[in-house]
Order: sequence, then structure tokens, then C-alpha cells
Amino acid sequence: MELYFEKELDRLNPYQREAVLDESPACVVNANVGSGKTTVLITKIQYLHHIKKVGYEDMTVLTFTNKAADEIKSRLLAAEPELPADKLRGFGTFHSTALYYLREFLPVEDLGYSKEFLVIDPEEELELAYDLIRQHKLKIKYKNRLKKRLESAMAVREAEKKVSKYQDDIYELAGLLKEEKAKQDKMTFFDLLENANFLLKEAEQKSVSPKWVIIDEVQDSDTQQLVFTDRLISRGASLFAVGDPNQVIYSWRGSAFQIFYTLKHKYQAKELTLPINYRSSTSILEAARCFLQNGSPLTGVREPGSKIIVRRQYDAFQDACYLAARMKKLHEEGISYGEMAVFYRLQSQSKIFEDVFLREGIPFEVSLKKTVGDVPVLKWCIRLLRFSLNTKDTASGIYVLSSREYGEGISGKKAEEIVRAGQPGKSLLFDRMCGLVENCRELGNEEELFTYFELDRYLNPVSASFHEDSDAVRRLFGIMYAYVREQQAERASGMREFVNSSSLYGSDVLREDISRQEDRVKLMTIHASKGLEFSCVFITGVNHGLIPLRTGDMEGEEEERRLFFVGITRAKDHLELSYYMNPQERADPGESRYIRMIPPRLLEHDEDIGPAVSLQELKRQVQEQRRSMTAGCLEQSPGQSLEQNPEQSLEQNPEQSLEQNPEQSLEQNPEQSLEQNPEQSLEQSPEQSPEQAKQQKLVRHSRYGTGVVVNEDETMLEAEFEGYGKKEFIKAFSELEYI
DNA sequence: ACAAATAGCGTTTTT
DNA sequence: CGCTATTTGT
Repeated sequence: MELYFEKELDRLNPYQREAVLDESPACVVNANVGSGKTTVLITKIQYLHHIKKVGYEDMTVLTFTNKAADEIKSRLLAAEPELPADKLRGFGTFHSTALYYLREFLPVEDLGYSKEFLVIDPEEELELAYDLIRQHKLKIKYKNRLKKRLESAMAVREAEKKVSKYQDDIYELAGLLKEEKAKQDKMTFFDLLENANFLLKEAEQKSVSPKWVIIDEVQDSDTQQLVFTDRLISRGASLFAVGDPNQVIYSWRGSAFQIFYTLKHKYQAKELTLPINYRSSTSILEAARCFLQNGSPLTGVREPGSKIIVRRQYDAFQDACYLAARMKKLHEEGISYGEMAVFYRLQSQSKIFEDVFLREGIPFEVSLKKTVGDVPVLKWCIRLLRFSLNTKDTASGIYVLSSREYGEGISGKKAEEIVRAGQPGKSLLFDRMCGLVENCRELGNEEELFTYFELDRYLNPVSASFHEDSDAVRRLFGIMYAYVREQQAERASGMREFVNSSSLYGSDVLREDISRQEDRVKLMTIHASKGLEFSCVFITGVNHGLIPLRTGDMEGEEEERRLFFVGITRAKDHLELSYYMNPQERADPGESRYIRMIPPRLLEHDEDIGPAVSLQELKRQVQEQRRSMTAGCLEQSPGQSLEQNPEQSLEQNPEQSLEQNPEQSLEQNPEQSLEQNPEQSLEQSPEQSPEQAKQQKLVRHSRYGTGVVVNEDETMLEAEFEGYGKKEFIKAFSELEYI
């Protein structure tokens, strides 16, 4: 083993080797993009184990995502296949490690919990809070923002909790919620760390005392995670942390300020640097250097490579069409689609690319954050299992019975009665849930479980999404059975563990079918691109107002710059930036100043925004296609609410009016059509062509009188009434009369 | 019951 | 800044 390890060490560059061999009790490694950070981290772990004879069980390796933790574990196992998995129990995300400590070593009873406590998602905590408000008749203002208000209330110190800003009972609620969670044996992600931190301060030394704390992507730590680290270090652990201050893009969700500085001072940590980037061509690196905050060195070792292409486009649609053609060409040249990626600033920007790529036959995959909670049927099923496995969880029982979409659709009051009384015979579904643990032995696979709950009946067979729903549920059950088998646990307790483990929230329950075909173009936000790399990267919409997004303060501005830095450093060989002359969203037309910050000699401008006569026709077809699609599956997609924004903005954009008069628009360059019709932009309703504005449509309403139609589509109608102003109506329900 | 006043977003997302 | 949801005032 030691010999094998010598070879590993030889493969490292001097900087990497120094980090691995460093002997100081605390060391932070300032690792540049693409400098082999993960390799150093893994080699360090192996070094500690094989050479320094530190047991894996004496190491705590902390990451922020399950994905990162899985990668580290699987790379260790690949090098050492006979390594028993339970030696790596201390390897995982901050939250899963806190969970492990709480379950195995820390006296959670001191906080009123049992060892079998449950992990709940934020939404369930919110439900609990609303329940408490009702039960205790608390006065809470701005209930719609309760989640945010509670978050800030929980962060306030005990001493300052006298009167709330709005003079309501928010602090009382926070206190009650804490009690209630302990009573119901439930912890949120926040509680996992908070409680672990509290107990680590008090508990006896021997219970948890790793010899090493090793942290990946340490720049993303928030205060809670910093405290967790500190608790372990003050128990005698040495520290080895790796991260990149130039890749801080999550400070808005609380990553602590200037971590490297803090760690260096707090623990007299030695700071080492990994300056050499192996990933990108030197042109790309040179451009990236313009966006570094501090003058940290960033050295490349590769050839200059091709210039960065900057494209001027009329709008996102034209860009999408260009990209489709460009990618086809690259594919013909032998670059696989999997090596290409399109980045944008906002989730809502993906839609137009999806539509065009679908039409053009480009295989693609959109990276969307989806958890079980985002799919209504799975959310319902999890609650079904939760109550079945723990009938004390009455909130889940009530939720399942009173759901409108699934189950028996019992009213909330009645459901509460049944669940609280706990008497059988009132509801078949309720009886089945209560009987699950008893009958568990006979239910050997997902199909039998499905049948046991009579889900054929309860998953709302008349709904359009029934097939999709039952497939999703079967898949979830399948994953659960696989988990139980893998853990070699007794069935009921294995299921309980699955349903309550944070691993559930991190697992790819929904992505099974996507990963089959790998050769796809990836579409994602720049945020989501962190940690990935592609041969060809296309960053789209590099306009001011998008990249950078209009931000209030300096800090936000700097974060935007780091974000762009992250985006361009994902590219290995080829990078293209595009900006729009007619951005439909909040962006300004023209190139972002970020493009101007790159030395011109690195750039190649492509300013031809040719008229492409058929483009308008194509665009019309794409929009038509989308309309028929969204009409068909309105209720199935959980992401629907997110996707409504681009839809709306599309209705308002000028193309809508072009679509209504195709003959007129076709021979015009789209850019001209806007500039040549100044009256149009002065109109109150730009979606109407001048002709339509002249022959105004009038409607009569029983209450508001006669009004002028200002906006109209298939479902909605907006009219302006004299003395009343504008009013929106749903056509199907309003009693409107055309005049 | 309606109108005026006020608060606080806006985007990015993991556990 | 401009919009929306909510609270507060009449």
C-alpha cells in the first residue's frame, strides 16, 4: 500500500505535494480553479491513513453536497476496494455528519429528543408553525413571509428577544416551535447543526473526538458550519481545509465572510496555494484573470487555444437558433454533446433554449433542482409512509387524509378527528396506514406495497398525471426497498430510516431516467455549473442587468464578478459569450461591461446578426408548439410555477404582435420593426398592433360598466373601466359581454 | 368593505 | 425603482 501511495505522490506537482505532506496542526489550502483540489484532498486522506496511520474512523471529512461526499468516498473505495464502508461513517455533508453524531454519540435526550428523532423538511416546519399560531391564537404579522421571519427570529439572541419589530408574537412562536419540534421528535436541517453544536459544547470529550477534520470547498461555510468545525477542533482535531476564495458565489445564503482570513487567525493555520490550472487554455485563463478579486496567481500550463468568441444577437431566440446550428456542426466535427454546455444567469432563461433545441433535435438536459418535495405525489407518499411507520406523527396522518389530490379527500376537520381518535373503521386508507408495521413482513417488494395501500385507487386515477404519478411512486418505493436491503436492516425500521434520513432529500429519486443517455448538451445556471467542466461553454445573455445582475450593494456586485469567473473557468477549450440587442427581460441592450473587461486581443467578435428571413416563421412555430404543449400537461409539471414567468414575458414582447400579423412582419428585420414604430413603444399596451388599438374592443360588465379591452389571451382578459381603472378577468368565469 | 399606507422583494440553491 | 401582498385606517 505504501508503495502504491508513493506513486500517487509522484503524480502531484510540488505545490500539491507540499499540501499533502504538510505537518502543521491546521492548514488551509487556497486552491485555484482546476488546480486538482479534490485530488489533493483525497491524497491527503490516504497519506494520513497509510503513512501517518490515522484510522479512517478518526477522520471527519466534511462537504457541502452529497455529490461531493459521494465522489470522495467512491474515489477512496476505487483505490482500496476492500475498505469496509462503515469506516467512512464520518465522511459526508456537514448535515449528515451532524446527524450521525446526534444519533450515535450525543445525548439528544438532554434537548428533549429521542434517538429515533425524525428529519423534516422546511415546509413541514412551516406547517407546524401555522398549527401553533392557530392553537395558541398568536398574533403574527406578515404570515406570508413567516419562513423568513422565523429564520431571523431564531438567529436573534435570547437577551434581545423582548419585543419584536412588529410588536407581534414571533419570538413566542419561535420558542413554542422549538418545544413542539422536540415534543414531536423532529429536527430540521438547521436544527441538526444547531443541536449538534450545542451538545458538542457540553458533552464529554470521549463521545466525539476525531483526530482530523478535513473540509472541502471551505469557502462556502456559513456561521453554523464554522461553529461545528470549531467544536471539533477544540476537541483536539487537526484541520485541513481546501477551498477557493474566488469561487464564493453563495454568500447570499450565508457563507461566512473571508473564511480564509478567519481560519488563519483563529487556528494560526498555515496557508498554502495551488496555483496551477490544468483545465483551461491560456486564453481562457487570461480572460478569467481579469475577474480575480485579489491578485492571487493563476498559472496555466496549456496551449493558448482558440480565441473567445463574442456574439451579438438580436435576442435569446436568435441565440438559441445559432447555438443549435453551431452545436450540430461541432458534433459533426467529433465533439460529443456531453462536452457542451449552455450557461445563463436566471432559471427562466432556459425555456427558449429548451424549445429550440427540442425542435432542432439537439439532445439536451436541463439541470433543475428537484427534490421529492417538488413532486406533489411523492410528497404525499412520503407523508403516507411517515405516518404509517410512526403513528405519533399525526400531522402527517392528517395531511395524507385531507389531501385534495390524493387519498380519500376527507375534509381537514374530519381527518383530524380520525387521526386524533385513532379509531379504525372510519377510513380504509387510515386503517391501512396503521396496519403497515404489522403487515410489513409480507410486503416483499414495491409492487406489493403499492397494492397494500390500494394506490391504484388513491392516486386519483382520473387525473391526467395518473400514470406518471404511479410510476414515480413505484420508483420511490423501489429505491426504498433497495435502501433497506443495502442497510441490511429489519424492514420496518429500515423504511423508517429511509423516510427520515437526510439522504432522502439528497438522493436522485427523480433523475433515474435522465442519466441513461449521457451524450446531451447541458443547460444550467452559472451557479449550478460550479465544480463542473466542459470542452465547450456557451454563456448566454452577457448583458448588463443579467450578467451582472443589477445588485444593490458592492458586495453583490463583487459576487456577480466571481460568478462570471466561475462560469468562464468551466471551459476547457472553447468559450463563447453572447449578448442581446433586444433583451426581453430586465437587461439593458448591448454587451455587458464584463466583456469589455477582457483584453480585445483574446476576443473574436461576431457582430453579424443577419436577418435570417425564416427566423420569424420558425419562432412562430416554436411558440405554437409550446402553447399546445403547455395546454396539454398543465398539471403534471411541478416546475410549472417557475416556468410561468417567461411565458408571461413572452406574451408581452413585441413578437406577439408580429405573430398576429405574420405577412407584415416577415419581410422586416426584427430589429427594425421595433425602431421604426416609435408609436408602438409609446402605446400603453405594446402587445397590440396599432390597427387593433384603433378598433378597440369594448366589453360590458354588470358591475363596472363599459370598458376598453387592453389585454387579452385565451383565458384572461384585462379591461380598463372609466373611473375604475384596469381590471383582470378570467374569461370562463366573468360575466362579460362584448359590444 | 374599501382605500391608503407600508414592507420588502427582485435572482442564484444545498441540506 | 416599481411591483405586490399585507396591514392599517376610515
